[in-house]
Amino acid sequence: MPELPEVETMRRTIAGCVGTQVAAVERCPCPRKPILVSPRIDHLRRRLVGRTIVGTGRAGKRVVVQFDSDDKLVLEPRMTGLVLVADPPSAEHLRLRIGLDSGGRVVRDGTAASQLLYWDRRGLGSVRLFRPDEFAAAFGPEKLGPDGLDVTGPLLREKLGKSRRAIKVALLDQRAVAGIGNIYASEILHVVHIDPRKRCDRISKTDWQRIADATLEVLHEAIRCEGSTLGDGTYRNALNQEGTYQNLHRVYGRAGEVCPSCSDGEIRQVVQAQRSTFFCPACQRR
DNA sequence: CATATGTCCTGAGAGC
DNA sequence: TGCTCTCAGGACATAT
Repeated sequence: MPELPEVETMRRTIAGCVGTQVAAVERCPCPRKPILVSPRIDHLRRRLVGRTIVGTGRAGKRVVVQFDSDDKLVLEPRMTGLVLVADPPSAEHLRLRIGLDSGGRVVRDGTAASQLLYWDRRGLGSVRLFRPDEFAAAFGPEKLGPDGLDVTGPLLREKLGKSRRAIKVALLDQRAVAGIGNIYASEILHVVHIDPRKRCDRISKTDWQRIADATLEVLHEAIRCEGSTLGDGTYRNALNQEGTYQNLHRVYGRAGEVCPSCSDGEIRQVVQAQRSTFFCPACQRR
């Protein structure tokens, strides 16, 4: 479940790859159904080998690696994918390896960036290379809303103010805001004491502002903690280390516990749009 | 048009 | 113990 904070953490951890050159690109022998890699591996290799990484970025919940050819490699972890520079959690689910030539330079933590790996247990993710026009078409403002770290009250109100959907469901809409996923949607709404089932078109102007403020606050704090590693331990940063924001979760995964805010209610778990939502019925109001 | 639902995939954990 | 079943929620396709 890498969401914005987890993907941003991955991005920051691979920043040391900037300046390195691609020496090899190989699909890893994985006995399972192969993940989506495009273009096909020989074409991908032809377009990447010898190219220099000139930057890293993020498109919502995707890691973007920029090359001197102006091509962009988009790594999309979806549920269980990881972008790594260190050894992966298991060899079994390694999907793609990009060998890097760092020219003897030393990067973050004294680790030479010698490889960029894509690992994915469930294999719902993908690795795709885009030319600039293709990238713009796939991830432009038509497809992806403003980034979660750039959200403002007026922007949220403009995008969602007339929607009849429940606010928690709407916050997961990547065309409205890019990067918020199931964990942080519940967390954000608990901060502002708004019921996740409240309809967007019944949310006041000042509450949109409060939601925007809470979004920034929660996302920045989660990035500071390098994301949330849940009980299954799947999410790791690019050095294969756990995040710590799960320890600060107010409601997510805490059904039955006392509300950390009002100490008056018990955290409830409900299902909205086929996904679990966690909230405090006592202090989050419709 | 807006919104809702089904689909992909694997492994952990529940329940018998 | 060992099996079967359900669930986890990313994005997108299809349905309403």
